[in-house]
Amino acid sequence: MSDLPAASYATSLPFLLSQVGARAGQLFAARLAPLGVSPRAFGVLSNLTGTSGRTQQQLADALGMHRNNMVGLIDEMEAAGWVRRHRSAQDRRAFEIRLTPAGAVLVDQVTALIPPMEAEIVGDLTPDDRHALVDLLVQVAATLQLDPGIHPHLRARSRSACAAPDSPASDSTDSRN
Amino acid sequence: MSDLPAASYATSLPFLLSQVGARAGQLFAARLAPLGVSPRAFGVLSNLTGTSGRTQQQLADALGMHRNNMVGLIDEMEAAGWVRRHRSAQDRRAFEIRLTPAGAVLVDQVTALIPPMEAEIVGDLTPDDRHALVDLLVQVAATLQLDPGIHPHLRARSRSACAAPDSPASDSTDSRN
DNA sequence: AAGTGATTGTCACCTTACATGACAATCACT
DNA sequence: AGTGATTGTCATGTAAGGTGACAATCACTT
Repeated sequence: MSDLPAASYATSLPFLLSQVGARAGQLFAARLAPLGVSPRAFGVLSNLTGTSGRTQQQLADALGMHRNNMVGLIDEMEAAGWVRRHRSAQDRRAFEIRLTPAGAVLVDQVTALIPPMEAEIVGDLTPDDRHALVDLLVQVAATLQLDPGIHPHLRARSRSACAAPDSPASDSTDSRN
Repeated sequence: MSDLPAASYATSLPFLLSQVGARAGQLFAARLAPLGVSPRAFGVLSNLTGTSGRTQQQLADALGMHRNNMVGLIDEMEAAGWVRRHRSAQDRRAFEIRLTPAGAVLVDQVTALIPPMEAEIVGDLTPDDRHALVDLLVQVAATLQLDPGIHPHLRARSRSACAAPDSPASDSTDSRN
């Protein structure tokens, strides 16, 4: 211990962002856990507020996840009483997922948890610094072609998440993750 | 589509950091993949440069991961020819993990990949903005009590990663996740 | 020197989560 | 009516991480 002068990667943006982001994600999940909500469930619920009655397929498309994985997620949320499945009148194959009052309350509860989480992350940063950080992150998010509010982990976990710019066809993927 | 004005969480620091960080992690892994290295393997290799001859337990402690998971990781890296196990003279239970020349070359290769990755993330940001972002992230990392160069995902995945500040004893964890 | 507990590396088992492919029901279109 | 596509669902396989136990070795005591 007390050995190397922190390798160069440790202060690089790719690692730093991944490191801090992973922690922020853990924090996010940990703060939501007492309410019994997973981050991805909250994503669905949040996407449901205001425009209730979207089908599972529409939700899956909006969040960038596969419809198969949406089934179990809706199951849990319906069991928790946050949403309900209603047969669509236009398309009797589809279910309209409607937010229940309890679900709306939950979204409000989670939303109320965000400011304290911000405080935990911001620490001693000045309001100006905080705003600058958010602004810079939004720019980086745009550079990385991220859709606002859509978390990359909802998509395929590690499957061709980022196409290499120079490598021709990196479909080998025999490597780990 | 073209529906809600991006929910408030989407521009919050917890989500934004997690979102951008997840993408950065995917990018990091994707760029390392052509070399056949996983991010965690690189973490071990990087920790080995300069102070070669650390035992698996020391490496596990340094990176915050469990020694059981280190076994397979060292297996892969030894099979790849990046490291070799040597019986420790002081402690014949332990293996000294020594970096091979090929392993040192690999670390250099990965290090050379970082600047292009930075460019992908930085985008059109000015050098001043980039430096400001790194500086702010370092401060946030310190606030979150992150050790430089140690990625949270090497530790327990989502198990009590962040102790709640207000909740007394959240070991219930009967909730999904 | 022998004994006791702790430590190191290893292995086997279990659980979880994700991806894949197939299926019945329904739609859109001919 | 018929054909292909779509929606939700389910069953399967696969990969990764966590847990507990084990032989070998160490550190310490008596």
